[in-house]
Amino acid sequence: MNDVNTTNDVRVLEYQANKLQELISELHNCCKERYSHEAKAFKMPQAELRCLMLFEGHKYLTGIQIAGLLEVAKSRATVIIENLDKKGMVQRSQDPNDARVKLINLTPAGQRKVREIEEFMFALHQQLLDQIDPGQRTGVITALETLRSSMEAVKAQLA
Amino acid sequence: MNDVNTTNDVRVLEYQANKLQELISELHNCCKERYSHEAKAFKMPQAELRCLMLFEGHKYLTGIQIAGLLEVAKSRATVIIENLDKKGMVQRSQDPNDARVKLINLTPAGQRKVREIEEFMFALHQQLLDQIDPGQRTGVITALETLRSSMEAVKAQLA
DNA sequence: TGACATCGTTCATAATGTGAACTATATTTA
DNA sequence: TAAATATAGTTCACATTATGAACGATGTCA
Repeated sequence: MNDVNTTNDVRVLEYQANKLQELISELHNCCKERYSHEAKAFKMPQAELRCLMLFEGHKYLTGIQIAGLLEVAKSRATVIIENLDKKGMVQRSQDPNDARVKLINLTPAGQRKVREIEEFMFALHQQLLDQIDPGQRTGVITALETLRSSMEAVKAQLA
Repeated sequence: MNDVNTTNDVRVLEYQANKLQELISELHNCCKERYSHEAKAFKMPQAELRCLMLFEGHKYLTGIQIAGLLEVAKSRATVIIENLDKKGMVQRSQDPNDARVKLINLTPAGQRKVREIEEFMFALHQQLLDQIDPGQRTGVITALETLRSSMEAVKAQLA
């Protein structure tokens, strides 16, 4: 009896681990498609869109902050900022307190673009919510929070 | 009273849409990190790993099938297959029934690599499952399935 | 048989990203 | 205070991921 249960438990764990793998992979693919769709809609590279969105709640950011938030090398951040500058979306200026630092901020055109992207993203997620049965919405969000913490715990274990 | 409820409903929807956006974005980042970690662990580009895994359940695949399964252009598939060939992981041969087609299959080295990757991925998802409270596992999987269908429904609407 | 479609390849191009080397500043320490 | 060290940003070489057009070799169908 105990043996049978143990065997069953192992099978359930196996099934659930495989199911998780499959579902997470599919969600990841869906997101990839979504981001590429967004980039086409705004006719801008994904990296530049992500960079613009960092300014929500920040008047100024430095290059190193942007690199940290985007989780890329600072050399990559330099290029992204340069391209946004060329497009007139951001401005660079010297930090009066530290001559090494450049302060980056949105231009009015950049601010408009951020609002457009926000609206686009919000509409998309409203649509997603619409597709979820109202009674299940809280459950889905709670489950995602559980999954997120668990994934971060695994990441911490590996590091 | 009705006005108050309507206003509340809108606020809840707004909150939930934003929460979904945040959670999905975080999960996506977690996955990206995971895939890049995997690629480093196996000292192979992600695209090649993904390609190898397509052979689970297939003895032979054609270039066009691989492009379709990886969701990339066929020119991209050619390059990935070429690199796997150079590494001795796959072989190319002529399809006896159609001279245009090349049949691609795993070499023994490729088969060994696939098993290694499978074990690695399975262990990782077992670890993830370990982090989820046993009572919540079914709920998390069900919620992910709901989310997946909803995301696919939105995608279908957009197309 | 000719028109058209398909499979794989090659090439030009673009986006995303890293790491090392370098310049110009700050900061810390001997 | 002078020297060692650290930090911010830039530049460059390189790798990976990806697309689309053009092309040759074949296959299919009217």
